[in-house]
Amino acid sequence: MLEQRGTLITNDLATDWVERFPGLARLDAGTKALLTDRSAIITVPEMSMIFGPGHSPENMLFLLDGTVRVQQISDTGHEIVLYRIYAGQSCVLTTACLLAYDDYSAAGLAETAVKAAAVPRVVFDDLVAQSKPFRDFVFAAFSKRITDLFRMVDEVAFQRIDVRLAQKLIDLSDGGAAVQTTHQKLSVELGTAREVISRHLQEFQRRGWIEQARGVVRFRDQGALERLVGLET
Amino acid sequence: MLEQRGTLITNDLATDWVERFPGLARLDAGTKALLTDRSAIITVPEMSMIFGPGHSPENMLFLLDGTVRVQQISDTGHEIVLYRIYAGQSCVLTTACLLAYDDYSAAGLAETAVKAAAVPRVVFDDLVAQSKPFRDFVFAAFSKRITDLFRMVDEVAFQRIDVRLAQKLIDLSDGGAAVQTTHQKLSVELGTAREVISRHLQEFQRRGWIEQARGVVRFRDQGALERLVGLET
DNA sequence: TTGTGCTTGGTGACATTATCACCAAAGTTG
DNA sequence: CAACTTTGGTGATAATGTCACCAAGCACAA
Repeated sequence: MLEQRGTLITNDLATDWVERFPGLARLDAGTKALLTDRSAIITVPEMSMIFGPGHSPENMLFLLDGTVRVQQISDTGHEIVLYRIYAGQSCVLTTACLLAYDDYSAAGLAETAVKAAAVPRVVFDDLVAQSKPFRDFVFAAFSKRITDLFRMVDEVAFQRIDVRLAQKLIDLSDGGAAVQTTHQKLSVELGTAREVISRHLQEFQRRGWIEQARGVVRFRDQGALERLVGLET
Repeated sequence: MLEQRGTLITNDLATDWVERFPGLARLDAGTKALLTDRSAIITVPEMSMIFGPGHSPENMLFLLDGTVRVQQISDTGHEIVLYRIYAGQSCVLTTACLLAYDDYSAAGLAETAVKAAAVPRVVFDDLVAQSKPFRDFVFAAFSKRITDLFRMVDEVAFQRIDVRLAQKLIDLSDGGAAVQTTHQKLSVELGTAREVISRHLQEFQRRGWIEQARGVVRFRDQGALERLVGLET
């Protein structure tokens, strides 16, 4: 599936991509060889759907570059971002999950152009059987995902929207002083309504914490946002 | 940890418990022997904490009898039930997760008296390496848990409380005509406030769908509750 | 028995968030 | 330029959460 939409690359990346994964560095040489020999480097264009309803992937992906946004579209039309997968992480679990219960309506979207190593499921299974470090990598990924989802349930259920919004702005800024996004996109991030985002951003602006322009939120007092988040955690 | 609080049992259960797990029936004889030889049957009294903050378990549990409620206590004092583990399922993932990130505040509570097979982590790792059916069992458990958590995020974020309440009442009734619980407990199930539960149950009662007594909700028109749930899904 | 304290549930006032129905300004495309 | 889309603003109302407090039912000890 994916391969048909991606483009095959044949450079040295094909042999050394394993080294880029902190979690895979401890693999023994044979296992690394198996991974590199039996995987293909693919690229996926920005905005395309990597997995989703009616679109089960054949391979487990290890992200080399770019980010994948995993998000849910409920039957009522509501959307919410569940999490992101960054370079150095793998889609394995999401892939596996949606494969097992494919009536399900979460989707993985390439948020940027994505470069990834595609590992067939059979190879994945062999690796889990053979290599303890690989097992550790996989279980650590599962564990982190599940605890993160626990946290997410808690936040959605109990955290105030203004706190979650401030947190999200800080996260999305990635250390920078501005976030390029729309109110609509922010509402999907938090699973709320655009109007709610607009009103809270207005309040942040009124307090001098941010500045707004069309499609941009610029920090003017990041400390204040951090304090708002900090107070509640 | 657990062993000290549980009581060791030495009957035939120790040799044949694996057969009770639909997911484990396909294991080959050797693997089954490894499981039964290296595990101990334990019992845990009702209401006790099986795992939780400051209480990492040493073993992976396979539930033979009873149910475990996994629930979260947020720092603001809010509580929400994440899921339950029933006989025939394992705590493996939750155990593994909270082991990896043990600063975390979810807890597993024995909702009834619990009988379980305790499998040491080393044995668990061996089994994953050796047996493909065992791997399938573990990954299927992870997958189901993650897709369930996806669903839970969606429901908490977007579903109306009355629908979720009706659904929860039906779930908890387990086919019966009544649910023995308090408004307070129902509010923890859904992660909302007791007052909200009280008001919605009053409305259900006013419509003749249920009857209330102290600590009991009795169905008078289960079909109506099911229709309420059905309309939104 | 009574008194005391705890659990369970009820209620009103108010705050927060969601929903709906619009509108207006800024960009985009023909 | 005109038509259209995207982005954001606003008011009214509904749903849910929070807080403060009360009352009835129950447990249990003096």
